[in-house]
Amino acid sequence: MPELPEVERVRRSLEPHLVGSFIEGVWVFRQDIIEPGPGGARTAYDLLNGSRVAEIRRHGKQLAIVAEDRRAVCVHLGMTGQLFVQPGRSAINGQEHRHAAWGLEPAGARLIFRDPRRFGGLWTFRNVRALEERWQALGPDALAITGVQLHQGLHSAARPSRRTIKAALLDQGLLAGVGNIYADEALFAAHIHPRRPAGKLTAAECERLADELRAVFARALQAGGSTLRDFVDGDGQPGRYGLQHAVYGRGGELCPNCRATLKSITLAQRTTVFCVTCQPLNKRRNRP
DNA sequence: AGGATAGCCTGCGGGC
DNA sequence: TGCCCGCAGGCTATCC
Repeated sequence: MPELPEVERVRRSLEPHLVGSFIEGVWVFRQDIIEPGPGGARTAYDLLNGSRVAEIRRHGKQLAIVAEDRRAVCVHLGMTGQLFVQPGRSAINGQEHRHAAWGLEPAGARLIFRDPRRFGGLWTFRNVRALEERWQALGPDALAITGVQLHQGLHSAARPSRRTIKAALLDQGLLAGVGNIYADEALFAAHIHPRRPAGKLTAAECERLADELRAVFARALQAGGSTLRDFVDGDGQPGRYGLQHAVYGRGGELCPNCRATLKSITLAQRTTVFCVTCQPLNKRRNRP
């Protein structure tokens, strides 16, 4: 399930294939995966046909292919989305949940968007400024989040936020890029109980949490991201970080720190795994 | 209005 | 062996 490190991995692996390439030919096998931005439509033109790719951007979990003439397509991988390059000018069909494809020239290759569960999709923008406005609704990108930014985000409301820190971390409007896997991993590494009220985290705790978010993202990127089932990068390669998860998916197993049994609960409609000993609800006890 | 909840969608694995 | 059910979760819409 692509979160920030996986999406960044896709961005980096696609860059050499896409930047400078011309898009000649667009295939769409499911119209309903495309959502037109303001003034846009679902045409091949909106999907960058006839343009030259200038850059691939990312904010949080969202990718965008930006053309030299400022047209842009935002790609959302959702849960099971894949965006990858298939070499050769092969025939394209909509089998195996391949919903859209682009022809890349002069290399002669196909960029393919595949998404079995269709939680993902494509957003088209005739001017990249409309995309930037959309991205302004998201919080700061989590890859470079600072403790001060995190503290400000959690305390920006008039009253201190009562929701849990786990729910807050998953809120893309507050912080862009964190999903269920890395929320649990960072909270564990920062020794913060997932049920702590977000508005009551101290500046020092926010600093620690921001440090661990950046650290866990850096380690995941190094390993090529987490692949649980579907994730592949732009070259079709899976990631290896899943093997290093300390708590995610390990409910009932032993805590790698203290050997206590990891607890699995449901929080903000998400399975949440943590260590009751290393992540005390009362922050004054058992501080590392 | 902030926060919780339902629904979208497919594949897979456990249980019988 | 095969079927059914539960579960995985990013995001939007809707409700309270």
